[in-house]
Amino acid sequence: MEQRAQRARQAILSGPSLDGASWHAWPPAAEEHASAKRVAGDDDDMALAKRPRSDDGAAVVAATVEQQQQALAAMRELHPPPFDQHAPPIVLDASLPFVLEAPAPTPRTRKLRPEQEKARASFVAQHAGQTYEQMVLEHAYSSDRLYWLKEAYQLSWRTGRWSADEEDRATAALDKFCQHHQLSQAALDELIWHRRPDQKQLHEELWKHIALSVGTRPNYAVRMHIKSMRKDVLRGGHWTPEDVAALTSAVAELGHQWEKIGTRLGRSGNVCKHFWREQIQSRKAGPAPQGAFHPDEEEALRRTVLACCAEVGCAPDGPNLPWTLIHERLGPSPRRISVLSRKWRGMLSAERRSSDEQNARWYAPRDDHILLRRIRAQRKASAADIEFDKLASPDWQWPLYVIKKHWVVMLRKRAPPDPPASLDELLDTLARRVPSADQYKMLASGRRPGTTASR
DNA sequence: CTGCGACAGGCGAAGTAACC
DNA sequence: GGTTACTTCGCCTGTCGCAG
Repeated sequence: MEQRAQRARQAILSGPSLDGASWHAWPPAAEEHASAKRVAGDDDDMALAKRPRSDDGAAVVAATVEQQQQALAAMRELHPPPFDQHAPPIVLDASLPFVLEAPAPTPRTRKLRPEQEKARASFVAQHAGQTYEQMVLEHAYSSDRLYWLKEAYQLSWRTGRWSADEEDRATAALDKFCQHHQLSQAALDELIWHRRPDQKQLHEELWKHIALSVGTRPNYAVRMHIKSMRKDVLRGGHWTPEDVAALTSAVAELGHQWEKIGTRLGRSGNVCKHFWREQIQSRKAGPAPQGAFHPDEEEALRRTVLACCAEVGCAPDGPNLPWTLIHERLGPSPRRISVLSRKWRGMLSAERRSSDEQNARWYAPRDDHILLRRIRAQRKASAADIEFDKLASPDWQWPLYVIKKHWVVMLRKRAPPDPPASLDELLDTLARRVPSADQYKMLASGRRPGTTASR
């Protein structure tokens, strides 16, 4: 059971792009679905026995099964069976639905009030025995509830930027939903932004349908993304003085109702809020210094970050630093919060590199070869598949942009005009063309000769 | 003079927490 | 369930200093 759960989580994390052929067979035939359910149930008698069960549990289960069958029938109508009936089984559904093991206690990162703790425990208990799909994909739980489930059942899903594949599936699902319900784009916007009371069910069905079609993100994340996608179509880009004036007057009139302000300005609420905070509010105290950080400024930043972190009890090299507080404490004309945050990460990174016997600067002969070896170790079919964010490690920690930049430079300088078809051949060619250390002159600054970067 | 590395700035997407 | 606040990160561009 645990292996199946692991496989399922892996499938969620790696996403359908790793197994595109089988993915497109979604949804499964009802028989497979039902049989998977039965198997999951058989496997998990022990887990089921541990679960709290109400007196009329059997009736509830029967009603739930009936509801699920109805939902499945509706879903099958929306997603007709795949054209190729001989397609390989779906990775996700070969493992799902599964009944999760009893939750392992994990350290909580935040304290809840007693009534919140009670609500959390009850919410988590209600979901015992449910499938990953039911917990993550079908319901639009808001972030706090989703966090409770994630913590209690060790759930995981894809985060970060949406891949083109995910975007395509979301768009296709939206189109399909509109076709199925004969909705125009305007009607769809109406449903998304200003649904009528009688559209509640349709509204839920919409997000469920898209989340199941995307498959790799929680219903809630899907909802947020689709909304931002459709809203940002309105307008983005450069802020003119007129835009800034309009924003200022809108904030004066509406306060921090960013959704309304965004609607008025034709931009997303998030963008208006961010621009306001970064560009206008943070500069009330005066013009921010431009250009490189002065050593005194770096020292002041270091002192302030350490003091504020000690005050609120967080690690200065950890996540979620109190930047608003740091920004406030830094004095009359600080730089913008995003600049300070990025500068601090850069300082930490440079510090780690210099203390770990790693070059403070990229040393082409050695670091180029290390980069090539690490890319090769990923065993990708093409350069487009390289996962640059997974190349760094504690003993070779370069910022992502540095790694990407050196890859691009290497390609430009060393790749043949007609690059070979396979990534392996390209890597071979590059490795032959990157000179050895002896052929290079030592870089003038920042390098420590004789370090042992075997990686 | 040119190429390159480093890094700040601009803009925006996304995740998490908290609140209503 | 919906919104806001806060934080982090990605991508692109421009600028500056240094070495060849």
